[in-house]
Amino acid sequence: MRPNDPEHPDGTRAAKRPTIVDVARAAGVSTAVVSYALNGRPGVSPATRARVLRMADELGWRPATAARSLRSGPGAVGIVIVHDGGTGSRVASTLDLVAGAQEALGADGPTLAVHVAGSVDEAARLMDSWWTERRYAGYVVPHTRADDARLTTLRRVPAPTVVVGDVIGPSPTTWRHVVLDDAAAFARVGTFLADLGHARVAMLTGGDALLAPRRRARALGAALAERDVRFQAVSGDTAERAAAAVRPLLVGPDRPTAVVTDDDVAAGVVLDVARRLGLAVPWDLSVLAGTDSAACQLATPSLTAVPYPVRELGRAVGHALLGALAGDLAPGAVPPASGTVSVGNLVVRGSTAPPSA
Amino acid sequence: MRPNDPEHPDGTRAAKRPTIVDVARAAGVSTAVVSYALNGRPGVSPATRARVLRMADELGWRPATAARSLRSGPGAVGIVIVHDGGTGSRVASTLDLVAGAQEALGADGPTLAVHVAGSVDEAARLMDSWWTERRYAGYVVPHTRADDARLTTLRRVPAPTVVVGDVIGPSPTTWRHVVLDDAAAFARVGTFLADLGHARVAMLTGGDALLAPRRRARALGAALAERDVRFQAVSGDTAERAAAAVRPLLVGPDRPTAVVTDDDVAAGVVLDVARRLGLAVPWDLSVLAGTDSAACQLATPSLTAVPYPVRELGRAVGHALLGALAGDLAPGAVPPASGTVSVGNLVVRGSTAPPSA
DNA sequence: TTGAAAGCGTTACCAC
DNA sequence: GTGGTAACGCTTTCAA
Repeated sequence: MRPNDPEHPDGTRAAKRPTIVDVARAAGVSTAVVSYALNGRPGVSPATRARVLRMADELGWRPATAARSLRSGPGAVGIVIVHDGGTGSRVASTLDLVAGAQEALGADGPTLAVHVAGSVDEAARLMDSWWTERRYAGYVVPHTRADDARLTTLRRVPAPTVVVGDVIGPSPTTWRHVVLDDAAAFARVGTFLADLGHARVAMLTGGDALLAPRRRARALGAALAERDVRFQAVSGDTAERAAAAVRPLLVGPDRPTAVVTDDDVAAGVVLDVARRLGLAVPWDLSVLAGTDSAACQLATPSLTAVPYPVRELGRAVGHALLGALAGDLAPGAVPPASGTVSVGNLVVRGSTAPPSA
Repeated sequence: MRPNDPEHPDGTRAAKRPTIVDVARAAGVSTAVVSYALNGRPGVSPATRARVLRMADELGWRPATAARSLRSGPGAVGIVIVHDGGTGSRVASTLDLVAGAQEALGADGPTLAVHVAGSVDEAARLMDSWWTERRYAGYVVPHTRADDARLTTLRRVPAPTVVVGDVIGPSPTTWRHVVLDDAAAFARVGTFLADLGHARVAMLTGGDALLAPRRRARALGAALAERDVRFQAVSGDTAERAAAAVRPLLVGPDRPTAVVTDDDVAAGVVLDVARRLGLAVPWDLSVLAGTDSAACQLATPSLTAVPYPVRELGRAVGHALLGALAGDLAPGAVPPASGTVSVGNLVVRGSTAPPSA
């Protein structure tokens, strides 16, 4: 169908959408004046401005995205979610992140468009194409990984970017960073478990690629080491593999008395494995979820968890995005400032207790 | 930043992106020939076509979305997710739907852009604006509701649309429909529970607005009525309200011996309420989730559930979308054909059993 | 088979 | 303050 095809599919005539030319004619001025008036730029008399705005409104004029993009560059920002069937509510939480970012961006800020890719590489490829096609003004990259193809691409193309999470390697000045300060929170988890009297603690993470779980494990391990608590980390990127990784740990006399997981689904897996092994949570085994969610409240027993302020994280992303798009950094200046979102205190529920003697 | 600003933010010079003019010059032909060659249109000699393609590739040319949209209309399709904090993994599953649709659309089909809105009304407003702004070539509308503002909007603007779920009222010929045939599956749930010997069954749905749960409840109720099983439906759109709705049902001697829910989170709520009331699942109470998910497998006990083929649903959406965009319906022809995705057999797990005598 | 040129809707520069 | 007009990159019609 042609862009302005007045031929409505069912044969009726759809009104041709008005352009600034129509508005200009209606207001009896030139298109330049209309453009200035509509964009709130100075150089138009108040009376003319009012008349133009009224006519535009009356005619139902809205700017054509394509035409505006052609002149001024794209207004939307892209975010490509990697949907590779990993464990956890990572994918779902990304939408909360987007909601938060959109909130910070406001109604007339840029809009965030989410796309779904099957792998990091596909995501990187799409982002590359779309940048070359001038489809998006910038990108948001959530859930960074080790050796992340998306970041490799974004080091090559100068797209304004907000990276959510840790980055290995250099960051171009077009990037802004937002990180969740969960290292502090996970250190507190270590103290919490040590205080309860646990002497052997394990952590289950969802695959080796993601960087956030690594940092969490590091922080937890360090805090536990300080208290002379034995610590080990295992990983499994699907529910099945996570179960297979945890099970061997929990048999034998020297087993950990507490398991910390990266996300809610992994915690569910641990609960399941424990139940099958006849270990009573929390008495025989404490379980702690690294990412709180509704599922954590509903688990049996309900799961002690580290809060996950996605919405706030999203708002921080929105603000960082505004900075990235403005490119408000002097050439050759210091690396982009980082936004840090802090995590609150552990939500203690029924899945943690002192180890049984 | 201007669209083709050669000034890279860090001061280096970014290569100006090539246009068809550059390709034309490199290949020694006119832009018209380049356009024809690049779009696989007839009227170009094989030799010229090959040369053009090679040059385009060599220069790293990609079509500018905005310029193409300006002439030929937008290529992308929008889908606005309503993220109002309701129960269930509805939001998350929408991304699976999108992944499935994208799969059916193929790599060079239109891409699906997901946006997040806080309410149905906001979604409708956005879709209206974006249609007028020629931002999207069409829309996908998932999770239809009673009195759905999005559909009201789409009856007014002639946007090619794929509606996923039931529709109350007339459908313009620009619409295509995809429905999940879960009525049949829920009828089978009724038979299943009746066969187990349940005489009183309840269903918990997540709020009254969504149409899918209504149809499910209707199908379940009808199947149970045939077997003289008493049936009642209650609803609650958040975890708290769902719990408040279910609790009163489960006290008293005449309580249902089985509860069917619309989604996994609601089923978790029922498990939780049952536990607090000292009802042992499945012996004192059977619980059945209407939408299967990883959470259903991990619940304690694991939840018997109705499969949810969201990926296939997505593929059907993709195909329907192609039809909608092509507008392949004769003017004034029969209403758009519906695509139906059928649901497999109940996955029986540990949360259902015959009622205790 | 190819080339020239007219749009598409908006913005921004330069005159007046 | 305001009006003309040249871009922006691509598609498509019309001639050659």
